[in-house]
This record gives sequence, C-alpha cells and structure tokens, in this order.
Amino acid sequence: MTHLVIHELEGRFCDAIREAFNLEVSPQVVPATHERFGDYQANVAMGLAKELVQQTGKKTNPREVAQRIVEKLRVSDLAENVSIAGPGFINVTLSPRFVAERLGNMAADDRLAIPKVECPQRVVVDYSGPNIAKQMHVGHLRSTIIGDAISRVIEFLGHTVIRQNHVGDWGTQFGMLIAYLEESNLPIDSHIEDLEEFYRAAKARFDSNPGFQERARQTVVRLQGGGERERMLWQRIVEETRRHYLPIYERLGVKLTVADERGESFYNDMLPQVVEDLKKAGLAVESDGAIVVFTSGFENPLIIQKSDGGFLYATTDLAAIRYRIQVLGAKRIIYTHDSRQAQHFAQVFEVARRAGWADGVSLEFAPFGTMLGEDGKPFKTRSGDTVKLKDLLDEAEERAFSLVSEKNPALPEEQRRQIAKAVGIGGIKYADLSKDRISDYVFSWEKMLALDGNTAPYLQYAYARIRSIFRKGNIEELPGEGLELSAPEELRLGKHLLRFGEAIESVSTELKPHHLCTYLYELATRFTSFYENCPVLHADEPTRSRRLILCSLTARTIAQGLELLGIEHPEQM
RNA sequence: GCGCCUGUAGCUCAGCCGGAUAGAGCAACGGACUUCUAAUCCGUAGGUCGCAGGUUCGAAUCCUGCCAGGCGCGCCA
Repeated sequence: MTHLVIHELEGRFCDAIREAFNLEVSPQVVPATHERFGDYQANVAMGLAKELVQQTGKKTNPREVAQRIVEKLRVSDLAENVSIAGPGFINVTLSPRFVAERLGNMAADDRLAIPKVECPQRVVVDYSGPNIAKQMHVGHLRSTIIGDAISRVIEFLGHTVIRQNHVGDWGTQFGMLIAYLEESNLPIDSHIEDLEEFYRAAKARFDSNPGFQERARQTVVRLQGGGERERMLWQRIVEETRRHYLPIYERLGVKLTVADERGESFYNDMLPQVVEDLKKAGLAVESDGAIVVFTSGFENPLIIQKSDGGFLYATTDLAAIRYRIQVLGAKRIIYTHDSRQAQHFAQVFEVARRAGWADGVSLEFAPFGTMLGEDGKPFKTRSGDTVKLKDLLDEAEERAFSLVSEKNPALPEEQRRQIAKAVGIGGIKYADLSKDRISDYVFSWEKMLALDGNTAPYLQYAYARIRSIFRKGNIEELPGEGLELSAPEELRLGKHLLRFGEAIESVSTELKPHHLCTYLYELATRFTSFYENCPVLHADEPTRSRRLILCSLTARTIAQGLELLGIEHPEQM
C-alpha cells in the first residue's frame, strides 16, 4: 500500500519527532510555499519550541528544535535534500530517483496509483433537484454539476455513492396543474412540448378564475389522498418533465438517472410519523396552531406541520434524512444546494441530530453562490427572464463550433460538432467548477471558452496535443521501465504528477472541486512548458522513450481529472 | 432588528483549520512559429489583501468592532 507522498512524509516526521522529543504532534507538513524552498515543508518546529519552553522551562530556539528533528528524520530513500531555513522551516526536496520510481508505479497502475480509502462508507449526495412541470434553468446548473463532480470524486476514492435526485414533484401547485391538464383535454398520447408555457397557463387560470381555484384545491386533496385519476395525471406530468430533463443530464454528462430519483412525493407517507416521533421526543411543540421545533440560534422555529394539518418541505427533508440513514445506510449525507438554503439545512440538521437520527452520521451542506451576468447581477436573458438550461447549452455548443471551425477548418464537420460539444459543455462546467463554490461567480462566454488561462479548453488542448504526439509517432506501446528525469521541465512536470492524489483527497474532504481544477491547470501549464522546451519525437533514445512515458502519464492524469469533473477530453481539437 | 456569506492587481479568480518576499489568467507593453497543434510559450509592468484595533515569534488567514455588497428570517419550496 503506497501512500501519497505528503502522507509518507508526515509519517516520517512523526517518527522523528517521537524519537527526538517523545511527543505526538502534527508535523504540519504542507507543500512548499515556493519552489525554491523545495517540494514540501514541515512547519512544526516554531510552535513546538514554544511548547517546550512552557513544559520544561528551558529556553529552546526553533532552529534547534528543527535540527533535532532533522537528525532523527529518515528520508534518504525519497529526498535529495533536507534543510532548515528561516526561523525553523524544514524544507524537503524530493530526489529525482524517487520521483521516477513513484511515476513508475503510476504508469503501471490503471488508477494512477491513487489509493482507495481503507474504510469505504456509504455516502448519499443530494443534488440537482429540478422542479416538476418546469424546465431546468440556470438555477439548477450549479447544484447539478457540482454535486455530480463531488459524487464522482468520492466514488473514485472507493466509497459507495448513492445519488439522490430530490425532485420537486409534490405540493399544492399540483392541484392547479392537474386540474388544468384535465380541462385542457390534451389527447392522452400528446406531449406537453413547452412545460413553461403549460405552467404559466395553469397559473394564469388559477389567478383569474375562482372556480378553477376551488377545483385545484379539491384536486390536491384527492391527489394526496391517493385518488386514482389524479395520481395518473400527476404521473403523466412527472413523466413529461423527465422527457425534458433527462436529455439535459445526458448532454451535461451528468450521471443521474431515473433510478436516482427520490422526489418529495416518495416521502409523503412518512411525514405523519416524522411529526409524531418529534412530538414524542419532546422536540416538536404547538405554536400558533402549527407544529414547530425551536432550534438554537434562530429566532424562528422550523415548522413541520401547518395549522391546517399540511406538511412542509422541512418535514420532507427530515423524512429523507431518516430514510437515507435507516434504509440506505448512509454514514455521510452531502447536500449541494444554493447557499440561501443555509438556514433551512442548519435547522433541519439540528433537529435530526437532536432526535438522535443521525448519530455517527455526518450531515454536510455544501452551499454555492449565485451565477451572475457580466453586469454583476443575477444571470438573465436580455429581456430579463431566467435562462433555460437548454438554451444555455445550445449557445455554448454553437459558440464552440464556430471557434473549432475557425481554428481547425480541415476537420470533418461531424468531428467538429463533437469537439464543439466537449469544449462548449466542458467550458460551462469548468467555468463553474473552477471557482470556489461558496462565492457568487460571474459568467462570461469569452473567458469560459478562452484557450488561455484556467479553462476547460486549455486543459483539453493540452490533452489533445499529447494525443497528437502519439498519433504522429505511431506509438502503441510504451516502455515500462527506465524513467529518468533530467531536464528541469521534466522534473517539474513529474513532481506535479505525483500530487494528483492530494487534489482528489482535498475535493473529497472539503467538497470543493476547484481544488482539482487548480491542480489540473497547474499540471497543464507545467506540461506546456515541458512541451515547448523538450522535444519528444525528435529526441534521441533513451530520452525519447522516457519523455513518452511522461507524456502518457500527463495525458492519463488530465483525462482522469476531467473525468472526475464530468468533462470530456477529445483526441483532437 | 436578528442571522449567514462575500470584500485580495483595472477585470476574473487562487491562497484563508496562522508560516518565509501575497500568486495565476485576462487586458497593457516587449519578444518567440523551416521543429511533435502558435487555440501555445517566454518576459516586463501592475497590490494600503475593505477599514481600525487585538491575539501571536509570525496575520490576507484567527478574534472584536466598523464600512460596503449579496442573501435569509412561521405556516411556499
């Protein structure tokens, strides 16, 4: 079992500190802040010196502490240099021989020597959550692609990921929709081509016609009471909506399927019991006729049952938590939703914990900010409407197609279409995933499809250039042995390749896909620098072969990284 | 009124569970294509890290208070 380099070093430092001081402390190993200091640094000495003074009363300076650690540190197999600098930083430079050896392991392993976790968990990821009878719009984009990337990464590490699409398929608006469907007399085999239009029309009728309003209310009651005809019409609306959003998932390369759907309706039968149990536990109380749970730090309680007896989305979310833990066996539940839901989830989580439903289970909210237009206001069409996801994706592919056609007109149109899809959709996803999800982000067509900077096309281009080398050189098989790193660009590239696992691990724990993006971008820039300075096909043996190994590893790492982000990597651009 | 999030170069963003001289890209300026895709690369310039205190050997990072922007706060989801 090989560990990530950083963890290997942590272990070595822990041993050294134990030997030198008989203490168990974190060695604070981090990547070097500047390349000139080496590859990794341990920052433990400064703090430790201070602790020692307090414990022993003896004056100890940090450099001395560092010195004593270094004396016990056994890293000759992996480092070519260990030095103490500044107030007591311990800098470690990996040896090219060790880097080559590790790269050899990567090359020989189809998961690039990324270790799987020792204790796999069942992890539920709740994301996307489109609304029934509405088209998906940009408001669903972030949840869908961030949640999908997080799922892929956690899955890759060896956990069992259970995707849950909590679609909005229940609620009072369905009375209106079903009643409208009934009177619109649509033939049973016809499709609702424009859901938006259908919803608007139903709403308009509801707002203007009191008789219809009353019918809508009665319809809800019958639906929720299990009325057969209402249930059938409801089912039809749900299926019509699926017809709209499944193709969007397909285009986006998002792994959600119908099997992952657990809409609000799924929990309907569990709601009375949720309220009952919370009452029994003494958490739920009556307030102004409603049943509520007061939570710490919030003035307003969480309402779980309305005064008319109806349930709310908080009730559904509580039922879902219980189901996910008790039935699905989740040890970790992750929600990627708009940060405006923060208070809601904080309250729901607290109630679930206090009710004792989530003992030993990690409930995590991974919020994201709003997508803004270049004017800094929420992203809208020119006329001020929300942008439909379908239109956004169409435009992305169109723009990418004209770019590809301009840059590479010789390729057949079919292939240019495929590249345009990869670049356009990938561009949208990467633009989003590459920013810290917590902040609002500014959407810009130009920046997103640019070939410079931290963009999907830049990474895809790096990949395509490598593949091009293999095509031109007619290379099928690689030498398995003999990797050596001599040119500075080779070494810089090789060292970064070894850090892929750090990025993945970070995404998994912090739920921030942009850490992987930053890693891949850095990898691509190091590759391009290598590419500019180190000829591959024209180099003499054995240089040629070992550069081919580096190229292959880089291509595989970029491909795997993009795969984890849910972004395609075409062979040519 | 209470609460959450954000504020870093002209612009878009990293860095934030304390570490060395705060990093990228775009835009600007100057260079590099008879050589594996120049959709690229190299260089120059660009900073009161919103403001003020505090903690610390050390603060963009932690704490407090302000300022600015965004968002949320009982029977919608």
